[in-house]
Amino acid sequence: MSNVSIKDIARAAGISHSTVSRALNDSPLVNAETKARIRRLADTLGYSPDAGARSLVMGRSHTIGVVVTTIADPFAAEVVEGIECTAYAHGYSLILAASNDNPEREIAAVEMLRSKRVDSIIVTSSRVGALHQERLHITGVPVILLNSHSQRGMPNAYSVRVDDFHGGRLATGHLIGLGHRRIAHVAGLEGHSVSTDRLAGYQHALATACLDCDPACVVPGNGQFDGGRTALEALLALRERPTAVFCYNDMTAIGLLSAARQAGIAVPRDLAVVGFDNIPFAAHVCPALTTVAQPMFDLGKRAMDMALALMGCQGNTPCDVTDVVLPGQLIVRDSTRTS
Amino acid sequence: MSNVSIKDIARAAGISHSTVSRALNDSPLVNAETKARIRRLADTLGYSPDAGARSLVMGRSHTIGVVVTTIADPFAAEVVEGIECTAYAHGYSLILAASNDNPEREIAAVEMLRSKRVDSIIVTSSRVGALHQERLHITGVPVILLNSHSQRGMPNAYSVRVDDFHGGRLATGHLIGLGHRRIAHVAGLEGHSVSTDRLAGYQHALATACLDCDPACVVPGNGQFDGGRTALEALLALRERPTAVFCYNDMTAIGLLSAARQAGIAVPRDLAVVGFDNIPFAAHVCPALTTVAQPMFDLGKRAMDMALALMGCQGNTPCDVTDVVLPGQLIVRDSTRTS
DNA sequence: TATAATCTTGCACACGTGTGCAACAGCCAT
DNA sequence: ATGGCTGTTGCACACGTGTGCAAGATTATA
Repeated sequence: MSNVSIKDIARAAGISHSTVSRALNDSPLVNAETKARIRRLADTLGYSPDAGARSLVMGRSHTIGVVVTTIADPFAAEVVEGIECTAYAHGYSLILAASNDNPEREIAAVEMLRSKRVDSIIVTSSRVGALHQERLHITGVPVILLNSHSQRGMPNAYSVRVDDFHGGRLATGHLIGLGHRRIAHVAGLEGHSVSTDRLAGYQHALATACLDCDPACVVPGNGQFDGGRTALEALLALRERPTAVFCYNDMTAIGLLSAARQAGIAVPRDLAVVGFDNIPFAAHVCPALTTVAQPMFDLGKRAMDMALALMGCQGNTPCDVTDVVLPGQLIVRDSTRTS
Repeated sequence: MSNVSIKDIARAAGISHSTVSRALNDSPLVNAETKARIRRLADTLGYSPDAGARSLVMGRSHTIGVVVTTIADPFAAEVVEGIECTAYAHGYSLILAASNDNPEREIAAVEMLRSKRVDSIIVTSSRVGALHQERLHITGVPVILLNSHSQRGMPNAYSVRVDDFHGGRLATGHLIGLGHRRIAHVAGLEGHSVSTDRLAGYQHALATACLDCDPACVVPGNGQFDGGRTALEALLALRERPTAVFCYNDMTAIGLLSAARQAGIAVPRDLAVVGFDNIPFAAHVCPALTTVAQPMFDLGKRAMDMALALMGCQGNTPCDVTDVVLPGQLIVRDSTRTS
């Protein structure tokens, strides 16, 4: 019924548990044949080492914590896959927590992860990132922010992100290059650096092209389908309609596309649409969505790589690279291409 | 730098660690004021209980393991969200592992979870489910299969799933009702009960309607976009073209839709298409996809509920319900609707 | 042969937490 | 004054694992 421990093995073999422990860890201190004998015994008894006990004495759990707003978001899912993949390759496992963009729950999640003694924490799209880093810095657990940079320059602030400002400029610049002069923006959730940076990139591109930034052209969104849907209504209600729109992300853009089709708005003829993320579905909606691609898998991989580096030299040299910024890439498809 | 333990608190308060332990667990055995004093002290010292140590002595980790083929699949993501949500509500956290549909990795993942002493394991879309249940049954860890039923009737076989056979009949029956007489099927990955059941439902529906099941009309797929894309090519190569196709899942169907658009095939006029799952994107492709909806979130929730029930009465009465089967629901959209 | 070097093993402790049992203080009733 | 009861605390152990140190066994060297 219960689990078999090294003491059980020791009893069965008539030796001390120390020797069993060393044998299973392939220590050179134990005789070759007894080592083989113990291993066979462990195998037949169905022994499984207790990771908790090991973590207790070794001080490392070989586990990292991942906090995500919701896993039911293709972007987050792809990022987590990148994390999981490289974590597995290095013998680490992954404990997942969702915050639902609720700061309170996010803090509870991080506290839970700390209690589980994870060796490192990766937080995606956080609104309270700086707070985590401040609180956890003392315990020695590295916290890596993914796609959210801490406002003030913290001492131990690690982050991996895409250059959202540049991405926003790319998307908007593309529309300007196509001749559009009245370009709208559907914003993301408030309070996230991702949202404000993309918005800033949008505004910067407009200003550079000597186009005025009509505040009415920036309508709120929530990063989901329905946000894009209601955003379209808001845009159609404007007395001077925009001819193009840059959406916070692909989900928003796809929701907006659906609404446009139902409203009889032709894309891209009546309205050109650009998204952000390049989630796998972006290429499969119609018209296929022009977007700024984020290297989602790579983002996760880089974050995990940084975690590994930080755990390797824990406390010693606090890693030479503390802030990885990857570029986004414009991918032009039919939602802006007048064939 | 390091973490503060109850012994540190005890030393600072000048009492024994036992009292601290009891105070923090709100035991009625300790004096009210000392309890308050200790709690304040723990708070200022930034105490965080060691979940591993607690798990060691208590025998429960308040953690459940989730094995998934890949998290970058909208279906799996939605299921995991359902699991996470109800797990969080009951104070459980969730450790995630991906198998990439590799049986070897899946077994390694389950072994890892066992080592982490999770209180229960949920495995989705497994090919080796029965094997897990056999191996883990002895250790007392309940293994719940999600969308894959064990072939032979195991004693402790727990599963939550959608009635795939019925779903396959629903989808195919819908097409038959529309007048189609030559209906193809794009299969899923081999070796999964999900795939074979949906195929069986398809065949049953054809047989019931006295239509012949031409084996050539069943083409292989992989549950991904590219599988649907290549499947369309295979269908177009048939000397007698089908007028409708039932796809293993929505991803396959969406890939097929994209390919059809590029090949100049009009859907649904030239080819009616039905998917399976009703992932959020199914409503946003064009034409909007007719599909058999799975209650993905609820599937995850039910599995977690079952896990909770099994852990509540561990070993005693092995839960009255061991196999939950939910119905799928046909959702008709434009990919089969000749407007 | 005596001594040193090497190989192998066990004892005892540590990690952080929970809990049965005993001990002690304070109080009340007899 | 004695006995019993209640409330509060500490001692000591347990959980499963790893490891420094010492001790024993074996072999090599002088």
